[in-house]
Amino acid sequence: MDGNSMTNSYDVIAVVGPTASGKTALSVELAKQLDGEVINGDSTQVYKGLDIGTAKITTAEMEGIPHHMFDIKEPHESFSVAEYQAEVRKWIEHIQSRGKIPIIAGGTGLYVQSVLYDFRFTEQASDIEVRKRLERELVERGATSLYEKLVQEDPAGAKKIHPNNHRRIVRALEIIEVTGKTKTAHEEDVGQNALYNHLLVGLQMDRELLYSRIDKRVDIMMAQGFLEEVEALWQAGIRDVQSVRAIGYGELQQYIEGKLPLDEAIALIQKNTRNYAKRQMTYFRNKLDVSWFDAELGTTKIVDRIMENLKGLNSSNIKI
RNA sequence: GGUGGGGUAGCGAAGUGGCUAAACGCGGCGGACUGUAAAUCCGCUCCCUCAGGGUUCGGCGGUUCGAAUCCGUCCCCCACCA
Repeated sequence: MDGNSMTNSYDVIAVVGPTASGKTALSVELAKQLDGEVINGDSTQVYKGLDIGTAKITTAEMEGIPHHMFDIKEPHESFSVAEYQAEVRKWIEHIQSRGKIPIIAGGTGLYVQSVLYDFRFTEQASDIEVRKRLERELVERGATSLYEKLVQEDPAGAKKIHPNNHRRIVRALEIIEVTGKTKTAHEEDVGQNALYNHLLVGLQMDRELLYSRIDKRVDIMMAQGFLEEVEALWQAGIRDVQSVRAIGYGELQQYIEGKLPLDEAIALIQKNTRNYAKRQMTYFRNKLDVSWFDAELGTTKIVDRIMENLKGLNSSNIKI
């Protein structure tokens, strides 16, 4: 993992930030300046057919820069961090072998983190059938019973999971059942070390401004045909699956099913997106070592600053 | 002008003498997070704070040991009548 050129000393650059903060534009501009290629860092943009609602970059906006990890899944398929990590690591190698710099851009903190750090997922650590059975048990026997089982088998792990967090309980039990080891054991000694010499660029923005941008962007999505997009998926039978659990799709499906007036559905999408942006910020702030830049500066200025820093400094000392 | 209904924390809305700083919902804020992560979950939200303390329920004045809750008066809103 040595620095690969004299103009920069990073092997990988990542751009994170809450939705609607301008990651897409920045990543393209950075790619142009650094001779890079963009890798999607967003869990929902891997899906074909979910374009408007996920604010996916358009071909025109790519400006000829190669983009990877977009549209790699059908809307009915499931997807996971593990798969993401494995694919992206391959792309990073490819891109680097061509002498280019990989730029991961996206808002899914865990995904980006899992690539940049030594998160270890193993093939055998997941079994959909087992998970389904556990989920059934959860409904039949109640969460408390499953939680108690977890307390028995992995006390340390159980302590970190709230009894109300059913999804986590199920997953923890799934790991034990499938691998014979606890989640705690699996995570020992991994996750803290950076795998690449990377620069994590974060876009930051005044909360109120961010919220108003989110609200506006949802309106724009509607004008661009978001409803038609959701309708098409709904017609195709894409309901109640992972892809369509992205914000906006469920709300609009409810409208389509006559359960929610359109204006209320839109307001809900805006609110859910605002809440999501807040959760993203929490993750970036507390889980990732981000060099923050003021999004209000605009793409050009931010790129200039990053370039300056890349020329001047030789490692991760970038400050705002 | 008259009659009736109403004014409760950012909003909506309970509460109708002590157990009430005040249910609940929404909104907001903070946090957790290793194979569903745009998911899932937790906490806080009158003010100052560690314990604890200080001000509240349109305004003012009463009754009472004690009032958001009772009385008087004033202000504002809504409905209907004139």
